[in-house]
Amino acid sequence: MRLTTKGRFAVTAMIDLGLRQSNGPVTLAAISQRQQISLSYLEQLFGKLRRHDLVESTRGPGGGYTLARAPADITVADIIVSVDEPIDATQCGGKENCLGDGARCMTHDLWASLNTRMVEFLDSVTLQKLVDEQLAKGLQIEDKPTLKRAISSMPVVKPIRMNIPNSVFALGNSYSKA
Amino acid sequence: MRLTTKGRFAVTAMIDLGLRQSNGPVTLAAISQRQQISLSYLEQLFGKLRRHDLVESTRGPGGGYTLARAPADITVADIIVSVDEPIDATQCGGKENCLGDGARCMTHDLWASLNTRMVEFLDSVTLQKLVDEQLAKGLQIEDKPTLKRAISSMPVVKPIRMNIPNSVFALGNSYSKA
DNA sequence: TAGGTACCTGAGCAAAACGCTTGGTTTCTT
DNA sequence: AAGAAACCAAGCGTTTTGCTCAGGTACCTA
Repeated sequence: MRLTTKGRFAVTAMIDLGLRQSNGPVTLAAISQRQQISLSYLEQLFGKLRRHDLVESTRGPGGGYTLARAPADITVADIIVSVDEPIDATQCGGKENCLGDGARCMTHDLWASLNTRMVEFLDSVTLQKLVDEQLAKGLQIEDKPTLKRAISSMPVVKPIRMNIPNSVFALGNSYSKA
Repeated sequence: MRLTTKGRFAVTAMIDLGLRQSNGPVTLAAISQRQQISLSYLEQLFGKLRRHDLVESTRGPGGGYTLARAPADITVADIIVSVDEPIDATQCGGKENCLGDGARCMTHDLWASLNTRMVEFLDSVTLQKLVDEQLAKGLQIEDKPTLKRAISSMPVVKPIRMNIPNSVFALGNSYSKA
C-alpha cells in the first residue's frame, strides 16, 4: 500500500463527488476546476475507480460520475488501493522461505502485519466522514443545475496556474511542526 | 507524509537493529546481508536516521550502529519522516486562501486532518512493538560475537540474488486478498 | 606507527512512477 | 446533426527510487 499524492488526488476528487452528486452526475471538468487537478489525469484516475466499482459513469451531455455506493460504504483504503494499483511483488517474490532459511525473511511477515494495520486504519475512514467534515467546516455548495441542463455558464475561474505543477505536497513531517 | 518502500526499508533495518543491538553495535554490512538491502543504500538511509538522532554510530573495527533511544521511544512515524524527507509544499504553496476564494481550497484542511490521523497512527506503533512481534514469531538471533572480535567467519550466505531488484514490494491491496 | 575496519560523502545512473498533454473515439442528449 | 461528456492510448518531461562507484575520514587493534 503506497501512499502518495496520487491517492490524495483521488480521495479529494471523491469527496468533491460525494459533496455534489445529489444534483445528478458530476462532471470531471467541474471537479478539475474546483480541485485544480488536470482533466486528463482525473480521467485516468476515474477510469480506475470505475473499474473498481467505486463510481459509475453516465455518458453524453448532462452525464458525469456518480458514486457507485453510499459514501458510508466507501473507505479511503478503497480509493487508494484502486488508484495506486498493486505491484504485487514482495522482495522474495511472494514465496515463503525466501532465502532458503525459513524464518529468515522478516520483511515478509513484518510488512504483512504493519500493512494490515495501516489498511485497517484507512479502512475505518469512510467517505461519508470526510464529506461531513467538509460540510461541518461550512463549505458552500453552489446551487444545483439540478435537471440535466449543464453548468454551461460557470465563471471559469482560470485560476492563476502556478508554475509549481500540481504535484507533490507531501506535508512531510507536518506533525513535527504542529 | 509519503509512504513508500523507502520508508519500509528503513523500518525493516531499524527492527533488525533493535533485535540485535544488545550484542553491541550492529554493522550495516550485516543488516545488508540479512535484509537484502544494498549496503550503500543503507548507508544513505542511516545517514538520515543519524541526523535525526534515531541512531548512533561507532566507528572503527567492532563499530556499527546502535539505537539512540529505547525502542519504546522510537516510532514508525519517526523513522519514515526521517528518511522520506519533507518536501514541504502544498498545492497552494502553504498559503491560506489558495484560489482567492477562502473556503475553496478543500484539499488543505482535508489533508491536514487525514495526515494528522495517519501520523498519529504510525506514531502509536513503536519499534519496541515491532521487535517484540518478531521475537514472538520465534525469530532466532544468531549468537553474539559479543566482545569486539569481529564476525569474520560468517557463512556468507550469498543468497540467490534474484533479478528482481530490491525494489517495490508494495503489497498493493493485500488486504483485499486476506 | 601501520593497517584495517567501518562510517561517511557525493556524484552519477537506469528504471520506474508521477503528473500531465495530445488527439482521438464513442455514447448520449437536445 | 451538434455538441457534451465519458472513454482511451500513446507519449513526454520531470522527480524519485534504488543502487553503484569512488573516494574520503575517523577510530581501533596490533
